[in-house]
Amino acid sequence: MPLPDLGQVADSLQQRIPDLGMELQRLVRSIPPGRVVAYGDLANSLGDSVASRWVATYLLLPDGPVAECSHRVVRSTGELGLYYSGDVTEKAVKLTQEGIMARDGRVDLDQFRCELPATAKPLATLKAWQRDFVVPRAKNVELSDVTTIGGLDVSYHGETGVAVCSCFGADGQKLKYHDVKSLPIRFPYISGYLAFRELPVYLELLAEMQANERLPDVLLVDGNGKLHPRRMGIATMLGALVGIATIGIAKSRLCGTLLHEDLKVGTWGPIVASIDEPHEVLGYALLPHGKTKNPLFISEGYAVGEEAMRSLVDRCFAGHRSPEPIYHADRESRRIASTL
DNA sequence: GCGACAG
DNA sequence: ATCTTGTCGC
Repeated sequence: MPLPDLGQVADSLQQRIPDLGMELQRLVRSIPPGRVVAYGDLANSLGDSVASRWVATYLLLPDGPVAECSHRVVRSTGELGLYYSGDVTEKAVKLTQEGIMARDGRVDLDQFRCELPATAKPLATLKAWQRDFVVPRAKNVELSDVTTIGGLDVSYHGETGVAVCSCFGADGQKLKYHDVKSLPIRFPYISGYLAFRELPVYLELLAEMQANERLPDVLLVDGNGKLHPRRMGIATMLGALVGIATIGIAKSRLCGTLLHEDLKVGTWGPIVASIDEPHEVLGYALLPHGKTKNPLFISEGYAVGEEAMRSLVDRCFAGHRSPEPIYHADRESRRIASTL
């Protein structure tokens, strides 16, 4: 089946990615003097409490865009939390000037908490997109058809993301070529929403590769596939959008439980959604070598079967923790980003 | 206090 | 992911 025009795929995806920073600024500026909200209140207004960590770090930006009112955001316990100036007493003084006294380092949320204005709940919309995403029915890749294995990774320099696709031969050991694409990236990292941060650069990169007939037969993606709270990690979405087989390779655990704690080098240890349902395998933990105690977390992305996934990944190791295509893409993207 | 979440 | 000094090991 022919691939879609990836330039168009990239454009239509970019169209659906909200500007969370602008929305958060609007919310924070709506808090009247003399009132407060919790970090989690803001995250919930954006559509997912998991974003509360990003909310906190955003408000901590030195001389950030909401410096004049970020003192009105405190912890859900009433504790003041941190302040962008680095001096929490400054936060306390500003609140006092507005009539909010902190007792034992806490403000009374029952008394001073205010309602936030309605929003479009952008994160709830993205979550629903993941939940309802229809993965096209496709035939799994045949190992005999695999000539090129690509590895994808992104590095950052400020707001610029540098994506690299490193293409190796079917042996998974010999580099054939690599391609690079840089793009400004505004969507933040929020656990579970990585795809909306990194898909745009990947799609632009793959669009160029498509134009030059340099697309690989399968992609190892730095991140998860099925091993995701909504079974829709970046590897799965990317594969479904471009029509290329993908495998998710993460360096730390996003969700799930290792079925058997004892993990031996080179063996694939099943990861299940919950220990109560040991048959719903979301992915695998794999110790690539004895030098590390941290396994990789590998899961099906798109159009790849269990057997092919194991074969393709296993053949790509060469002494590094990551499979060579990803290791090379990581190293190269980081090198380029550091020169910007 | 516990739990703890890709990049 | 990035910020960062020294340190352990092949």
